[in-house]
Amino acid sequence: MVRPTMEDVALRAGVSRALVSLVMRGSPKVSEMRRSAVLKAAEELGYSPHAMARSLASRTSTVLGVMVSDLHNAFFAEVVDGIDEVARDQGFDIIINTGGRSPARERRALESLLSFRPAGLILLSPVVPATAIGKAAEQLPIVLVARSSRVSTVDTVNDDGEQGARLAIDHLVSLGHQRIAHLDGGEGTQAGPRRRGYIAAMEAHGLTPQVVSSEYTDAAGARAIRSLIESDSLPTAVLSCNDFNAVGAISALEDAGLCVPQDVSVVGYDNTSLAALRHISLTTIDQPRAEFGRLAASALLQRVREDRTEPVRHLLNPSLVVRNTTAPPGGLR
Amino acid sequence: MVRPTMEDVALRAGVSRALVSLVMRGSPKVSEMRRSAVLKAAEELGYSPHAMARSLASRTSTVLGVMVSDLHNAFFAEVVDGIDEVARDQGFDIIINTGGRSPARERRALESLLSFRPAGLILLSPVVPATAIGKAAEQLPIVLVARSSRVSTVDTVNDDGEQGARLAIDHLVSLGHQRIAHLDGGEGTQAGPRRRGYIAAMEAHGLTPQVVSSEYTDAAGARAIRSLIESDSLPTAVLSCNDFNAVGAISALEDAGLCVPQDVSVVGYDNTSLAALRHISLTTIDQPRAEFGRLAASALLQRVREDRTEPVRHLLNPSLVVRNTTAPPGGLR
DNA sequence: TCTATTGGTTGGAGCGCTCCAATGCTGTAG
DNA sequence: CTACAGCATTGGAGCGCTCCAACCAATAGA
Repeated sequence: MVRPTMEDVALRAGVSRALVSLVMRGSPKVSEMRRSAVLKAAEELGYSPHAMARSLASRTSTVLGVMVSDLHNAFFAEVVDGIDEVARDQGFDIIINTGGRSPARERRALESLLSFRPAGLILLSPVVPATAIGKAAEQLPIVLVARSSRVSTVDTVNDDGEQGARLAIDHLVSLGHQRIAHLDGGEGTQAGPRRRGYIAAMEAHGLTPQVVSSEYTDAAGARAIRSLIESDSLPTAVLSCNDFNAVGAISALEDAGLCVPQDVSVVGYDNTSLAALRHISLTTIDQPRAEFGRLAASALLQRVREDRTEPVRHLLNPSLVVRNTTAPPGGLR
Repeated sequence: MVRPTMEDVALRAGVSRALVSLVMRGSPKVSEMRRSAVLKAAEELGYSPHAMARSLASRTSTVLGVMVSDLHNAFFAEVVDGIDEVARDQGFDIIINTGGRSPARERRALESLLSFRPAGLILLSPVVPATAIGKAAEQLPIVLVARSSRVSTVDTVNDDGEQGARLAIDHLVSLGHQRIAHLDGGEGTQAGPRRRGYIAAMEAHGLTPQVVSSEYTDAAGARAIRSLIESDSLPTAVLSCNDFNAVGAISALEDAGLCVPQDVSVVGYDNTSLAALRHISLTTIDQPRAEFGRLAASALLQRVREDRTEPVRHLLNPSLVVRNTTAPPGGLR
C-alpha cells in the first residue's frame, strides 16, 4: 500500500533524485545510458510520478477541471469526449465533477475542483450564479459551454439555437408544410433562442407561428399533442424543443391513430443517441457536441499556455439531420 | 491569479501558520478569539486550503477516484449519484475520469486517477485486464461495480444477472410462453450470468433454451431478429441482453409486419431511461443503480477508515418492471 | 513556595517533487 | 599544459501544507 518515490528509483538506478526527475519529464539532456537505467528501475519498482507533489513543486498544473451539470444527460458525454481529445493531445489530464443539477451541489463541486488547483476549468451548462463564476475566474481561466457570460475573463462556447430552429422550419417548408407548431421548452436552457428562431423563420416564410407551451420531457411532448388534437388545431408538422419531447409527441400521435410522417411530420432537437435508434429514426437538429468540447479545451489551453486575455465567444452552427419522421404533408410524395 | 497561502492568513491574523492549520481543520484546541480572527482573515483574503499540499503533507487523502467506463451510458450516472451521496456525507470528494470504452484510454484514466493518490478507487464496469486492476489494488483499496474479481483486496458490487434472467423467464412463462429465445450479449460484461440464468430458468420450466448470438446494441438486436425470421425459427417471446438490443429487436419485428406484444413479446434488461419512454414502454429488468453506488462507496470507506481487509462481495437483487412489450402469446388475452 | 498539569500556541522537519546554481567531466583550442 | 567550452549530473532550497515536540502561561495540587 505504499508507493515508491523518486528517491527510491534514484537509489536503485544509482543516480540522483534530480536526474530521475529529468528522465520523468523527458528532458533531452540526459545520457541514453542513465535514461534507460532510470526507466528500468522505475519499471521494476512500479513507480509513477506523484501528480500533486509535481504540481506543488512546479507551481503549474497539467490538469483541466470539468464540471458537468448533469451526468445523466448524454449530451455532455460527447462534449467531454471532445475536451478529452484535445486535452490528452496536449498532455493534459482532465478530472470531472458533477453538479447534480442543483446550485448547492454545483457550488461544492466547483470548490472541490478548485482545491486541486487545475490549470483551468470548463463548466458545462452550469447553474451556479454568475457571481460565483466571476469569482472563480479571478483565480484561473474558465470556459463556459452552453451558457453565456459577459465576464471578460471567461470564454464561451454555444450553439446558435435560432439558426437551428430556422433550419428545421426551412426543411419543413421546403417539403410543403404551412401549418407548423412549435412545442416550446419553457424555462429550459436554450429554449429561448429556439423559440425565437422558430417565430422568425415562420414569419420570414409568411406563415403564422403557433407556439404550444411544453417542456423538455417525453410526457410533456405527448401532452402538448393531445391538447392540440382536442382543440382541433393539429398542424401538419411539429418542431419539438428537444428529442425527448419529440418522441413523446410521436407516441401521442400514434396513440391517436395518426401516422408519422404521413399525417404529421415531427422534428426534434439535439440529435441524441435516441434519435438515431432505428425504432425512432427522428429527423432532428444536430449540435456539434464533440466540437464544443474541442473548442472549449482549445480556448482554455490558449489562456493557459499562450496567455491570451481577450475573451473568445464561439457560436457554432447546428445542422439538420433528416431521418424518417418528416415527409410532405398529406402523405403525398 | 495567485491564491493566498496559509502564511498570508497567519500574517494577517497575527498568529502562526500552525494555528491557521488547526483552525482550518476545525481543531477544538483553539481559543474562540483566535479562531474568529483567523476565519476573518481567511475570508478577507479569499483563502481556501490547497488540497494537494494538504494531502501531500498529511499523507492521507479525502478524495475518492471514480472511473466510468462509458460516460454515454446513463446507467453509470445513477451509480455515481449513489457514490456521491455517501462520499459527501462522510466528507470525501470524488473525482471522475472516463475510460471511453477502450482499454488503452481506460488504462490512461486509471494512471491519471492514481497520480492524484486518492484514498481509494471505484471502477464502474472497467474493461482493463484483471492484472492491471490487481496491480493498482496493491497501492490502494479498489471497489469494482458491474464486474467481478477474485482478487481478495478488491471488493465488488454486482447485480445477480442470473436471477434477473430468471425473473424475466418466469414472467413470460406465466403469461403462457413456451418458445422463448435469448438474444445473447456475447463478450459483454454481465452477459454470462444473464445467459446462464436464462438457460437455467428455461430448463427449470422444462423448456428448450434457444440462445441467439447478438450484442449490446440496437443494430445487433435487429439483426438477430431478422436471422430468426429468415431461419423460420421465430419464438413467441424474446429476452434481450439489454434495453438497446430489445429496442432494435422491436423495430425489426415491426419492420417485418409483426406486432409487439401481440405477435412477439420482448423483455429488455437494465431499465434505462429509454425503456420508460412511452413510445417504447419496454418490459425490462431493473437494477438498483443508486444502491450500487452507495454500497460501493461504503465498502471503500470501510477499507479506508476502518482498515477492513477481507473482501466484500455484494450481489444485489434485480426486479422486474412490467410495461407494454409483453403479453400472452398469440394475442390472446 | 515549588512542582505538575492543562490548554493554547509555536517553530521546525518533512511530504514528493521541480528548479536552479553549482559541480565534475570530457574534449578541443590556445 | 592550461583554459574554456559544453554537456551531464547533482545537492539544496522551497512549493503549501501537516504533524510533532517543545514551549508558555495560568491554574491546581503538594
